[in-house]
Amino acid sequence: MLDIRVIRENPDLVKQASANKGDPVEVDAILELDTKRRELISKADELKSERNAVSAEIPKRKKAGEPVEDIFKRMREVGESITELDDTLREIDEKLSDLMLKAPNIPHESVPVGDESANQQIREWGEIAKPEFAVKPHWEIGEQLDILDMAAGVKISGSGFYALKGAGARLQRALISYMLDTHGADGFTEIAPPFVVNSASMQGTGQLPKLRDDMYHIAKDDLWLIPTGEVPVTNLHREEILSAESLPISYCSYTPCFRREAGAAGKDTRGMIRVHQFDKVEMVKIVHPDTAYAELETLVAQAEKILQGLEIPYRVLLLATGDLSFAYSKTYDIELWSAGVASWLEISSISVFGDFQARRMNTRYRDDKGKPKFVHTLNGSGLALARLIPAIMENYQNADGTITVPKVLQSYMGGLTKIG
RNA sequence: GGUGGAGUGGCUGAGUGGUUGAAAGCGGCGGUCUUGAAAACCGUUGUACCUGUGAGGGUACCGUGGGUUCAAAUCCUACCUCCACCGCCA
Repeated sequence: MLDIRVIRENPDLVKQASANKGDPVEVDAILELDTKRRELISKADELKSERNAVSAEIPKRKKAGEPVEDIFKRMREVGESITELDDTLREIDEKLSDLMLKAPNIPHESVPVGDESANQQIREWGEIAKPEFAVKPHWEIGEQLDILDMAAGVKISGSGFYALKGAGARLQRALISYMLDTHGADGFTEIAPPFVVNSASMQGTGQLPKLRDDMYHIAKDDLWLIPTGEVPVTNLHREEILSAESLPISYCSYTPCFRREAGAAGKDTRGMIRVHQFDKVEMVKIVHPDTAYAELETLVAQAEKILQGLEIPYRVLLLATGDLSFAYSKTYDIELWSAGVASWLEISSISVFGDFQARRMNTRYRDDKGKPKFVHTLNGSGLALARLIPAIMENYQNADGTITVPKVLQSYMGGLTKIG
């Protein structure tokens, strides 16, 4: 959520910044409601003040044996006016908070303005191999080796689900362990959170109200399947005031992710690339505002470390304003080369939110004067398994149709060096 | 799922419907004393919003929402959470 004071003081800046994101904030409507709201509060507070003063008089009058009926009559009217004002205020508040919750975060000044084509490549790592043979896409080699079963997913659940089998399933488990161990060694605390969360959590990290249709909802219990580990892990500190010394907090977490991918049918959907359920290791940081943008760089480096360990070439992009998602103020994407589909695939998205999520979650820390201030939050995939496994199947594919197990994973796979 | 009990400030814990933002204790912070520390003593110690350049003034908040009343931490109601016991269960 944006700070309403920023909108009051710099309405044009907010208009421009949100327009750059392609998701304009309704600044004028917000300001109008904000003015109305403050008027109502002032009026209601005045009446409440009067009521409180009179209420203090009543017991004195009673003691003195003076009549109180006339006061009761007047106060009943005052009470009715208060109720009326409060009712109107509640309506205004609801409208205002709806607009505020739907207003996107504004991009950081270092973010290039423009659409996708304005994304900047920051760096590239590793050599893209040029094998002598035709690399099979992961869904082909996976079926051939009987480690990936797309048809099973369709039968059991429907389109957009898959099953890993044998060495494929074990490869995923090895990757999860490898990633969590790497992050853990670098000071990230491992979290095993709930995979089903309430609406307050979804609102806290920014999925609700706007992304309602992208998520699976359990109507009977009003609970949501998490679209990313970011949701439960960041919400660990919802409604909390943290000590300044406890910052930065670094978490890593393995979770499945559930996404309806409404409207995405038919769009580069082959194999595991765009599915309704996939596994991911997520990194979350809760930091002091002063360090947020430096932390973003270290978080990107942490994700890169995984790919470097796996020796898979990648590139890092700085996303332009038009490609930035709702809650982010700055995002780096890490993409790796998929030989099977001959294109770059996003495997990680590392973002800083500023105080956007902290405001929604009411997560604060105490500054050196002891006053509560909003923390800043970040997160990044470290990494998404449903993209990483295909990348391994393709980058580590051999001419004879086998797949070499990356060195760092071999110990996690009981010494297995080759699948097939 | 059933029955019973309970939810008050950082913590423990008082609170007859009317100066109760809320006793007391602990903790925290500041000070006196001390070479230093401890102890003792004194003072101080919530959050958010509205208003004001500021000093300040005002309002709200005792699990959450609704209700009764001139007035609610206190009464009614629904829900949530926790504890105990019973049932079920990986």
